[in-house]
Amino acid sequence: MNILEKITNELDTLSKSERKVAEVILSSPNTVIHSSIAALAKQANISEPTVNRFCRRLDTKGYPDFKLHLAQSLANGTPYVNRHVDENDSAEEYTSKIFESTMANLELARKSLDTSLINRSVDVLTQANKISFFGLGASAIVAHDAQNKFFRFNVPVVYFDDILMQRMSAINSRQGDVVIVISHTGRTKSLVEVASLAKENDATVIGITTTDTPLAKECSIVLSVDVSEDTDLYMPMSSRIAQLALIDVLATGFTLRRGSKFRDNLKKVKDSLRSSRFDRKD
Amino acid sequence: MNILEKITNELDTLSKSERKVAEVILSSPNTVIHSSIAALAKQANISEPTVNRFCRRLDTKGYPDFKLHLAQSLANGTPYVNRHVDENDSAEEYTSKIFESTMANLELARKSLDTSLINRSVDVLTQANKISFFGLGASAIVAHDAQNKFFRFNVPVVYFDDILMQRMSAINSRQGDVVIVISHTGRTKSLVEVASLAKENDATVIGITTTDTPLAKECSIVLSVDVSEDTDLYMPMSSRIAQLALIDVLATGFTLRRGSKFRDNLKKVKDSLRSSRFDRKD
DNA sequence: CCCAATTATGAAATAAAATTTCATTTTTTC
DNA sequence: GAAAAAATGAAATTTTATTTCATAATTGGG
Repeated sequence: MNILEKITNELDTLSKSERKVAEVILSSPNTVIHSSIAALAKQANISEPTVNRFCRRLDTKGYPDFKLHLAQSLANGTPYVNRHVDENDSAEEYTSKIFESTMANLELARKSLDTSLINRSVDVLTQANKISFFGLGASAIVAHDAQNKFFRFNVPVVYFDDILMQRMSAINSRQGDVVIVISHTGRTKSLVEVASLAKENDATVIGITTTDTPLAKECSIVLSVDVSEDTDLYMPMSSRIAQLALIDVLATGFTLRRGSKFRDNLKKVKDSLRSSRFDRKD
Repeated sequence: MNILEKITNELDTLSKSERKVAEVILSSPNTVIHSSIAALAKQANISEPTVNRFCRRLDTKGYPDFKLHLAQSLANGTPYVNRHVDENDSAEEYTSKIFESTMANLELARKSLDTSLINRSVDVLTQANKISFFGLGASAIVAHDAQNKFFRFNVPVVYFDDILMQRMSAINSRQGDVVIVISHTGRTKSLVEVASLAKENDATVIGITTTDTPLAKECSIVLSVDVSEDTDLYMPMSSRIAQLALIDVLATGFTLRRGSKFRDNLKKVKDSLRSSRFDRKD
């Protein structure tokens, strides 16, 4: 997709002159999108037809079309490479990489979401007698965050990051209760069991997990958050951020559904925090 | 910045014919980036010079330059509008808006970060005898997450989301200890006090907060995460996500600094979780 | 409501940019 | 080391964009 990566990949299938073009482009892509084919040819010390052939080799229709692709690749904040953190990266480099891959994964996650299921989930949540959030490990944070958000809505909401409490809570659930189970892998045994228990007790079980996992099978509604988690460093990163964004979406849907009177209540909760803060001078 | 928004904004400063051009572009921007000026003129039933004048009115150099801007605006997944969630938004709409503004804020946050301070923070963290993470409310989640991450590194790490425990822990800190205090507003009284206490006891205090806040003043190192939080709905959203990304950055810096032997240890922690999971079939 | 003055618009001419053609050079292969 | 294949660029051609300028539409003052 990204044309700069593509250039990098195909660098060795290019001829000598074409490689010169590639190098000029890679070294200052931002200049190139404002150059004519003649200017670029001159910069690379080759002829205009060579630039044209170069563009076609990259599956674009010609030079103007190539510039369009290049412009799009550059549009996403910083451009190319990205990918994985490398052993020798500077602070600057790994910071950029982490932020960029997080953003890319949010984009991916958004695409994988089914908004009609979000709608149904919001339906179910607004009708709920009680809402429970369960997660373990990194997903515990997401459950914790969800509790913080939904707590403000003045609905009965609980959160557990402890297997036993989750189990007990699931066993005590009943019709009208909503249980949200969060797990990136969807394979954590105890969570799958908890989901299954809650379902047996007629609670509506919403899973925030990856498609086609054991957990997904136990859920009434599956909100699938597919991200390409970089597990090289053995820590879940992007997945929990995508999950948090999804919690934001559910919470937002919830407030919108409840209408404007309800939102006044949120303001009250917020105002009640004021006295614990230092005033702003501005 | 986004040219589609700009067109929408300037719609009423345009002449009748120019507005026709605008409408064609807004209705199918993806077609336009592959059209010549002649094709677009025909589509809008106006002449080529009008298209050209339209482009210039939008502060572009001409039609090709306009197409470049348009292509860039379209590159970011979905195009235009964005901004704030509206009362009448569909699930589709508010989902997109939340994800988009989260991504935009990550971008903002990355720009506001000072990587040399990240470097210094990583220095300090790798040398630490003990690391403590303190946060309240939404930031408690971030502290919680940080503990999860740093716990794997086999360093003494604690996390408290309780004012009293934070206080006690701060009082008991000493030289060589690192205290990370997380607060988006930087104005939560008790956290500012905790930071101050920790500093008095010779701990290194790293603040993850907004620039120029009472909390920032008490810290040895301030990692400022500036996001334009939409507080309309009275819930912190993007700020905590930017903070989490920053935690990822610190954790990554930490593992990189500790070298490859150290990373084997991470793998062990990860493997130890395996038996609690269902196997993947693939 | 009509007549300048202003502004908007498009036809045609011009200019700029990109592409094609084709002859020449370079590289490869046997 | 010569023939074939591939790469390259000069020049011609084509496509695309821009400018110029004459005409048409619109506006505001009387």
